[in-house]
Amino acid sequence: MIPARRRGTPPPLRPEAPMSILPPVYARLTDHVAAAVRAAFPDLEAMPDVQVVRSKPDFPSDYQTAVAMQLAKPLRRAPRQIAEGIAEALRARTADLIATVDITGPGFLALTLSDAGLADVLAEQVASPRLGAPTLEGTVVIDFSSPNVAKQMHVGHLRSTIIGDALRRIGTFLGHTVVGDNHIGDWGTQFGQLIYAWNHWRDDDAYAADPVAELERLYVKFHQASALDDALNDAARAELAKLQAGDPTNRALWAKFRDDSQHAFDEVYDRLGVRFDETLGESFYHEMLAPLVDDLTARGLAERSEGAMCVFFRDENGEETLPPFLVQKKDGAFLYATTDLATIRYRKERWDPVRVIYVTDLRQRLHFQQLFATAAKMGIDTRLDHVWFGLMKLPEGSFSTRKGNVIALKTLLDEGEARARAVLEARNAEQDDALSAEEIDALAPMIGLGAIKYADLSNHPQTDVVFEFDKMLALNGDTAVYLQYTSARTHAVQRKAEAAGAPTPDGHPVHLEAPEERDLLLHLLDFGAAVHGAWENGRPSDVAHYLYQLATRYHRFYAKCPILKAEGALQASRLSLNALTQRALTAGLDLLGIEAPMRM
RNA sequence: GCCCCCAUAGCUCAGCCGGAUAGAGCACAGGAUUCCUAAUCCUGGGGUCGCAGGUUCGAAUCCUGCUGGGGGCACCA
Repeated sequence: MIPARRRGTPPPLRPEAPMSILPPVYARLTDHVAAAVRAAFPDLEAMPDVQVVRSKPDFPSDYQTAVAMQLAKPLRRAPRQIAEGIAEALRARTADLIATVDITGPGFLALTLSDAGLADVLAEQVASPRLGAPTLEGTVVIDFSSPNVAKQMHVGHLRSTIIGDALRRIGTFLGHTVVGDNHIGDWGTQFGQLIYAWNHWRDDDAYAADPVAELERLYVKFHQASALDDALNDAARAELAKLQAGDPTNRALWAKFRDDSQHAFDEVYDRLGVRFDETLGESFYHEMLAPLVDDLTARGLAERSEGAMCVFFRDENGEETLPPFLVQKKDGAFLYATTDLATIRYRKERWDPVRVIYVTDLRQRLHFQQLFATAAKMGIDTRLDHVWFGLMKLPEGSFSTRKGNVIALKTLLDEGEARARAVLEARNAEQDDALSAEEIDALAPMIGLGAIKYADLSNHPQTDVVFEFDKMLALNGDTAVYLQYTSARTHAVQRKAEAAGAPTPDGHPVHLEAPEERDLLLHLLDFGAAVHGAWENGRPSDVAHYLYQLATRYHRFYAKCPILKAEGALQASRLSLNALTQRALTAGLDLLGIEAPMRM
């Protein structure tokens, strides 16, 4: 039985996470609380959804749960009285992990970990290769970036590329086999136009100098010319038909345009550190389209309407739940929808993925609702998620080729690096322990690209972004540089500690004196939850926020707690915190595709 | 016309499958370095969480309506 869903509501992106993949501390605490609830109220019919969360900074406890309030109604008793019962049972069975259980406010159970318990969970964290994140299995396909052949990559491509790459890294980190697939636009109408334009107006020298720029010029020129003379459109269609029929000349041109464009894409990807496992463009699927439509028709999933082949979505009353999805035009040509359906089917057959994630802008939301609904009709039960993000705009309005205000991705990256270099050089001039020229060469792209990526990734993806160089490349505040600086600090501490002969920290013992230390440690334990949440929600910004919080806590700890001047157990404990912070920062930044320098 | 998304501090945003006193950054005002990198830290002012109802022990968070902004809706991708 499929649960009723409101008209037009997309499928939920966050299914319930099974208990078993909670990070260690939370798994233990929830287990304890649940067991205490059972012990205190054996007659309880239904177990409530027990959630243990970190207490807010100003509250004295480490963790808290509102379970007593949730039980007030079924038990028909006062929350505080229920909390008493649970607290009693908790105290009786968890002295090793929980030091104190208090009842606060309307009936919250406030839990504070014992020193032994903290030492225990810390040791687990240190021993965990994934820093407490769960292990996930199966193959996941991520479809991202997807630029069009013959067009320059501009800042509008940045978000899909950066978010998709971060998701690819996060999924891989969590244990999935991830297939990053660049579904480039290398087929369709524009090729007939390009071939026509190439044959009539090409400038061979310009092409030799910058193929993509020349193709873009031809593309624009064709559109200007065809607006005045409709015969050009027929001519372009004829070239397209020849191409699709396998005409060797047009086929060779098409391959040339595609390959030369790919080189330009690769330059940008290399600079960004973005990798794909596959680049199966639309052309790869074109021979699968006719059989697909035949199949849809044969199975009664598609029907002819106003000359076109459509998939309709109707509920049991015959009401349309979504607008129709066109899979074939009346002239017989196939559409974006057709290719995407063929792609889903191909991916299912080749990889049998547990999940497929599409990263595109919000304008495609309806398309993906229709696509996923059709896939379901076809019997494809893979989890399909559309991770969508807001549009990139200029303060004065949207980007547009016609307005000539499109900013090439390359230009943005150059600008980022140049600004980072300028800051580095200015700082270096007034620093005692100066960086070498080689170090600056290495740091400028790390910092410049980090700033650009972080500006994008730290925003909730589903909001529009107003593109401003100054904001995007700001080098203070909640930015990548702040995180990178934190990383450099942990390395500096480590270097000096090693030079002074301090033993390598192993998370043993834990010796917490200042509240800043406890706060940092508890936050470190949340790494796995943050990464897993980011993955489930399709939202790398969760990792970015976690890291920012981590860096802030580390700096407070650093300002308050001397490390190298501390002695014995206290120093060992602080060095462990330092080391674990470094691991979490390095791993977390890597998940965002940002490098963590050892010195800056 | 129908559908979807958004509205939180002067600005940019976080928090949103309900949980205590709504948090950051920027900007503004002030302070901290005999001590591990001051790209840091601390303090301060700043809020009818768009408006009005509703559900609930509890609403920025869920529901309904309204206002304003953005996006989409048959042969583009």
